[in-house]
Order: sequence, then C-alpha cells, then structure tokens
Amino acid sequence: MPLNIRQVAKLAGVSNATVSRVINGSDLVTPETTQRIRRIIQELNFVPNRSAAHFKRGKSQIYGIIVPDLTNPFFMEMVKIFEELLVENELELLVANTDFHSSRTQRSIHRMLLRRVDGVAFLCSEQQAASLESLVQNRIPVVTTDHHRTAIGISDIVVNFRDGMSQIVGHLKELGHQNIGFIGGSEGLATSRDRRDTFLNAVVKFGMSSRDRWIVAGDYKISGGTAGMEAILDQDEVPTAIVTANDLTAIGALRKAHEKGIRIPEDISVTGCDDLEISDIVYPPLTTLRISRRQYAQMLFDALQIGAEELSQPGKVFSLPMQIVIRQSTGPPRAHGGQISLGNGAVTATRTPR
Amino acid sequence: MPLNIRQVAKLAGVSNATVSRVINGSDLVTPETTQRIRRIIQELNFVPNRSAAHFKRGKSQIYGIIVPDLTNPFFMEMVKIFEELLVENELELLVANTDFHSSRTQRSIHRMLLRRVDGVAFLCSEQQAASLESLVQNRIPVVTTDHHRTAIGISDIVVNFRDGMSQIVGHLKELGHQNIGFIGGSEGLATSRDRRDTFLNAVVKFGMSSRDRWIVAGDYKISGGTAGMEAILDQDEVPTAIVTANDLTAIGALRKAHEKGIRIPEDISVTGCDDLEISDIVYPPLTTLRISRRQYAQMLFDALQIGAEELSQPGKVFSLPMQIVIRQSTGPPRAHGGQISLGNGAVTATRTPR
DNA sequence: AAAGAGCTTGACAACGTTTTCAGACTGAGA
DNA sequence: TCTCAGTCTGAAAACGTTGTCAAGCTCTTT
Repeated sequence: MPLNIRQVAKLAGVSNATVSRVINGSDLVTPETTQRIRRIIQELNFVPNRSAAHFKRGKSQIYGIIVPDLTNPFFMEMVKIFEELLVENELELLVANTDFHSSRTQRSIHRMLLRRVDGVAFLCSEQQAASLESLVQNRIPVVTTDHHRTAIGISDIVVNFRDGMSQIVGHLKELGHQNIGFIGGSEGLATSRDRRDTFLNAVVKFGMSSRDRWIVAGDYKISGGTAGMEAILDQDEVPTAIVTANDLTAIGALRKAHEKGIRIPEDISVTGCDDLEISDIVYPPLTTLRISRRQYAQMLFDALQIGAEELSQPGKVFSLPMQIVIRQSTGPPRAHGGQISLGNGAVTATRTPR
Repeated sequence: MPLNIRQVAKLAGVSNATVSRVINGSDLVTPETTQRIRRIIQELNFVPNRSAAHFKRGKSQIYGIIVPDLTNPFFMEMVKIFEELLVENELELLVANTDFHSSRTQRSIHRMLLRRVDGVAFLCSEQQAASLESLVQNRIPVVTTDHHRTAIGISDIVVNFRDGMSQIVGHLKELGHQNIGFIGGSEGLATSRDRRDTFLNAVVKFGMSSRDRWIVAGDYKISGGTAGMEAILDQDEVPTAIVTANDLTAIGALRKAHEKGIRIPEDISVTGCDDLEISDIVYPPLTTLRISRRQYAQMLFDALQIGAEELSQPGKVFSLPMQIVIRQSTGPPRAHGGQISLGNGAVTATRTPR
C-alpha cells in the first residue's frame, strides 16, 4: 500500500532514477529538480523503503549484538551505547540474548546470518568459534570479547583483567589482608576459569594466600554471589577478603553477608568488577574495577569497520584497561583470629599458615 | 559472494522454485527431492537471504521496540522478554532508545518506518501521537503504554496504577501513617502528572494528607530520587512516608536517606513501583508494586498481531494489574512529633493539622 | 484407450530500489 | 558552423527471493 519511488517519480514528472538520486543526496541533480522532488516527497509523506535499498545494495546497514544476559546492567549499558554509536552512523541494531545457553547462541548467530547483517559484536565469551566462522565465510565481520584467540576475520577485544586483578589484590594487600577467597563465574565458561587463574596468579604474585575451598564458582549473577558467599562462610575458617568475578556476584555476596549479620567491610572485605551504576548505590558501595563502556563499545564498532581485504586476514586483538574504584566494601581486616559471630554459629577468621 | 538459491537449484538439478519450497517447508515437494536438496544446502553451507525473502513478501518479520531509558532495569527486562517472545516466533527485534529526548523519539519512529518493521511497541509515555500515526498510515501496527488514548490502529496497554496506589497508600494507612510525600517522574511527561494525580486521589480517598511541598518531581532515575528526597528533607516538617513513581527513584531516595543518617523505615517509610530485581537486594528491601513483565510483554505482542482490517479501526485498551509487594522499607511511623536528627540540623516529623 | 484427477515441478513475473550506460541538452572553443 | 566537453536525466538491468500459473507426469476410472 505505501508509495514507491516510481509513483513519486511519475508525479514529479521525472524518472525513478532521479528520485533515487535525490533521496540519496547525489549532487548530480539540479538544485531546482531536487527542491521540487523534495517538496513532493514531503507532500506525499513518502518514506523510501530502506530494506529494498539495502537488499539491492547487498548491505543491510544493520549490525547485530549478541549478549549472554540482557538482565545484567553491564551488557545492557553496552547495548545502549552501541546503539547510540550506530544511530549516529544511520545504522540499525538487532539484539540477541542467549541467557548463556549454547543452543540459543547458535541460533542467534544463525539469525544474524539469515539477516545478512553487516557485522556482529559477540559479547559471549563462550567459545563458539565454529559458528562464528560461518559468519565470516559469508563475509560478515565479527568481533568477540575475551576469547583470547582470533581467527580469519574475527577480532577480539580483551579486558586487561590481569592488570585489574593486580590492582585489586594489591589494594587488599595494602589494607593488610593475607587470606583471600574468590567467587567466580560459571565453571563451564572459559572466561570464568581464566579469571580465576588470573586471580590466583595475582595472589601468588603478592605473596598472599588462598585455599581451594575459598575458591568457588558462581554464575555471573546475583544468585551465584549469594550461593558462593554461603559456601565460603560455611567453612571452618573464612578469608578476610573476597574477590568476585563481577559486580552482580559481589552484590549477591553482600546480600548474603547482610543476611548472616556479617558486616562488610569490618568482618570481610568484598570486591567486584564492572562498576555498575548500582554498585555505588548498594550498601556498602562496592570497591570494584571500572571498564569504560564507551571505550569498549567504540572498540567493538571500530573493529567491525573493516574492508573486504581485511576480512580474509587474521583479526586483531585490542586491549581494554581496567581501573580500580575504591569505595567502602573494602577495609582493613579484623585483628587476626577475631571471631565473626554468625546466626548459625561462630566462624573463625584466621591467617592461613603458608 | 554468498550463494543464492539459483546456484543451489542448478547443482541440485531443479528449479529455484523447488529450492524455495524446500526452504520454506512446503509439503508440495517429494520427500526424496526434499532430502536431496537439503543435503546439498548442508554441503554448500547455504544460508538463504532472509531479507530478500521478506522484501519480496512485503513483511520484514522484524518488530521494533522503542524505550525511553535502556539503562532502567524495568525496560531492559521488557526488551529481554519481548525478544524471547519474538524469537519463539522466528521474528527479529530492532531496539531504539530515546533517553527521553523527543528528537530521538521522532527519529526512532522514522527509523522503524524506513525499515518497514511489522509492528512497533512504543514504551515511551510521552505523547508523540502525531509521529506514531505516520506508522499507522504505512500499515504498521503500533502499541503504546499508558497513553490513555487510542487512535486508529494504535492500541494502548495501561497499568492499573490507580489500583496500585490504593494498595500502597492503604498499606501505609494501615501502618498508621497520616502524612505522605511523593517523588514523581519528570514534570514534562504526561505519565508523571498522571501518577501524581492518582497518588493524590488515593491520599484523599484514604483520608490522609499531603502538602504541596512534599510533592516533588524526579526523572524516573536514581538521581531524581536523591534530589527529590533531599528537597523533601529540607522542609521544616517532613512526612512519615514517601511514595515514589518507580523503584529507581525509591532507591535514590534510600541512598539520600542513608547519606543523611535517616533510617528507613524507622524514621521514614519509602515505597517504589516496578519491583526490580535489585529492589529486593538494596537495603532495606523495597516495598513496591509489582508488574508482571511477562504478562506486559505478552500483551504488547498480542496487541501487534492484528490483521489489515483491524488496522483501520480504533485500537483497544488493555489493563495490566499491579500487586503490592511488602518488604522492609515500610513500617509504622515514629511516635508523632519525634525528632529525626539529620547531619545538617534537626527536622521534625509531625502530623499535619487537617 | 481416453479422460480426468492428483501430484510434483518449472518458467517467469513480480517486489522497490540502485546503478550503469547512454542519450539529450548546453555552452565554449575552433 | 561544427565539435567537444560537461551537465543532467532516463531506460533498463540487476539484487534473491516468492508465488502464480501452467505443464508434465502417474494413476484411476470409465
């Protein structure tokens, strides 16, 4: 039912080619003709069918973003900023959420392929490299995050978690902590294992100590934080500080601590990672690691702006800095050996013999 | 560079029509032929170009959602659930965020038009009816939220805020409160004024009282809550309970209270609206009004599934219930006339003479 | 054996644009 | 006056798919 370019052309007494040129701002058309056609378009309320145009051009002007958890404010903000970046460039955004399910991930990738998007930002750290390659085979640029590997046409943005962990663990060391626990992400994800190992390296590097039973997995959500905190607090001895894989986890840990009557940071210090807006709102405000979302999104966008030649070459790796933000969830440890009284009994916070 | 249906057809020794039929699961094709073509598609890694198909069919199979603030967990969850609904139906989602800017809203609507989406869920309550009509003129169904008006082809989902307010104010009344303040949304938005009036009506209905100076505007964000709380606390007399327009505002209020050393709910009760996930996590957990996001999203989706005939008729209005969730941010008021000591001076909580 | 029904397939014209190529002007230079 | 370059415009062929229509089969049925 909507008008098409040919009808506009007929009314204007020109050919559709001329109308097309006006729409696309070509300078080949006389100013007078341009004016006249513009006016007619206005009068008719004509809106060109951009999908037809992009179909013809073979470029959809649509980008896709695939995230594991839209509910996580971090990814939501990434989506938001990425969208802003695209709108500035007259581009459109298709959003896919996988909820950490690999089948949904596969399907999301396939959907992007079906739509022939012009690029895919893949923010799931799970290794689905095989499916991603199907995108590249179809000449669609891909950028991943924290995959720590690149392939033909696939670039990778890695956050410098090693440096971040140094800042966090260093900060705890300065405060006088010696025994640190860790609540990570889901054990199945490569990033989770990676972050845990990075944490352990930092602990060793600073001459501090941890224990196997203080290292627990989570799920990058609040629930993982509460469960992880509970698991750690159930031990006979508990660490004086707990580092977590992201802010949601830390918030969950805070909540469980509050429930058990444990004071943060007086009894135990807790740190997060991401610096969400709410992390400054929760009680106590979180000490965490900040990643610039704008910089991150810009890197994603830039990495997707590659030409046909580059698409046949190995992707590049970009590194994103992290910056510690010190708030009130960290503080000096209790005097060694002090008792933390819990609702369910007493737990001793001790120094672990080396 | 990617293959097209004709090349597949040639390799299979059939016509492109047959391949098309196989792709679309038509039962007109012999099982053997279907198998053969399927195998070839598999071998070639052929992915049909769905945009071409949708262009041809005149249906994009893409829906658009326009939200005012992607950063707000409420909208974020709505986007998430809406996306799930669409994926189940093999549909795609285009996301637009307006940040409450009317120019960005206009542009978002126009973008949807350019793309010829199959429907638009417009979650901004600002009255942009004029632009929305341009969608309908182009045969694109639209559903709005809380516009309290429908137009040809535009349905509206309204949350039953009146009932919600009754529950909230009634709850406060039961606790013994008499003087209530209100922190709303941005004054420029129709919903904000609407919610404020609904609040005032409930106050009158329950025979309670408020004051002009206890009724302040916010911005539906945390910042508006902190500012609004500050404005109210700056008064000579403060209410014993504060109702807010959404959870983020309430969280901002909580934060400001905490900063000023005011205890919630001992000194002042605070209520929110939305029941965000974090609302159960903040301290103290918020008493708030719950809206079922799933039901909401489903309503949006259903409202968009209308035929050509209905598109020429006035849209329908759907009502969404709200349910009070009582947590720890509300409690009985202080004994009347009790002093609340603030960092910046003393403020009396009194009963307002009727 | 002819006719008809039912099933499977192919040819071809769309869909609304962009883009190439050539044609029609104009004005300047020879 | 003729030619040539330079502007502007139009005709027509794509792009990859779907869907209509007709045609070719194979069975029945008469």
